[in-house]
Amino acid sequence: MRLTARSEYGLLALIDLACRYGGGPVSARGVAERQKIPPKFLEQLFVSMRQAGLVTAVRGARGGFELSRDPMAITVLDVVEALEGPLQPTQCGGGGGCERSPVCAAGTVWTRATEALRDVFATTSLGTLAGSQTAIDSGERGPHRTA
Amino acid sequence: MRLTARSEYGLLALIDLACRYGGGPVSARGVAERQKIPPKFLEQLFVSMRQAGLVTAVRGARGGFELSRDPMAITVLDVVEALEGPLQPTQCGGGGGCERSPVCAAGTVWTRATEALRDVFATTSLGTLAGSQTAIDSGERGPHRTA
DNA sequence: GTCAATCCCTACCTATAAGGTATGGAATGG
DNA sequence: CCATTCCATACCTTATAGGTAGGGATTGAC
Repeated sequence: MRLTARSEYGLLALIDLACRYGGGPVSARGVAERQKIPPKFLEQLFVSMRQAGLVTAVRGARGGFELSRDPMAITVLDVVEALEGPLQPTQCGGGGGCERSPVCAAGTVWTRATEALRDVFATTSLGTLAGSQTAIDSGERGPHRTA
Repeated sequence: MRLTARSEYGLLALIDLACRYGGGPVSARGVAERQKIPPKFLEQLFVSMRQAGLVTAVRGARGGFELSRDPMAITVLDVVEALEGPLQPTQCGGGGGCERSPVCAAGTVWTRATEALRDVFATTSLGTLAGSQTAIDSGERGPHRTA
């Protein structure tokens, strides 16, 4: 399995949206600047996340993106799977099943690993993360301010 | 983070060794045939695992590899880290710390994910897996059966 | 009606790596 | 001495990550 920059950037972007939830569309360009994500790359990520139903796009001037449902109802798992595809740790541990053996002891490890990862991701919502981020930003004496 | 064929093959190989623990060196060629791993590729993996202190090599005819300590004292984490390097999920979640912010909410997710994965890997030993595999091979009554 | 901002789409590029293969050497048992 | 085995190095091929480029289509503001 792999977690790439797509997930990392995508999660940052959606936390950014979550912090602004309810305040109208947020432009991708703004997100890119605040989160220091290459703008054109972020656009691609938003396409995937829109197709996955996580965000809604508003076209035209003053347009942008907003979360398509409550931040508490979007999990990190949603984000990761939207950006990386289904979560599976190795060829063997996946649902495909390796042709090596009907059941192999190694496969059980990979399966349990996936489940553990899935559990962490599925039990963490954007709402919670947005709350943490806001707390961090207001307590830390840094320039990383989220209005 | 990434789990590649190296871990998958390497774990299969060490389970193979664990099943034969105490019976003298086992040739890489034999392991490759039984586990259906490209032989020369497996050799490379054994180099990494020897350097990590997991296996001991016996050179010359009738030589081979054996686990350098009890199978119960070698965990999947040992194997994975020997073959893939330190377990870390993303650039941000690592010890390096991203320059994005002193602390970011996203980073805590990646860190918790790594910990979850590490926990699964660290609590699973080759001895246990060898036992499961033996049970599977001898009648499909292993403790970790998948339907 | 124009214009700038914004999302949308397709194509392309480049460096890295995964996943091997090939060749030859060095040790060792029979 | 010689087949077997590990050891070391170098090389290859393909896929992918991580972008960049260049334009369209929509819309709000003026």
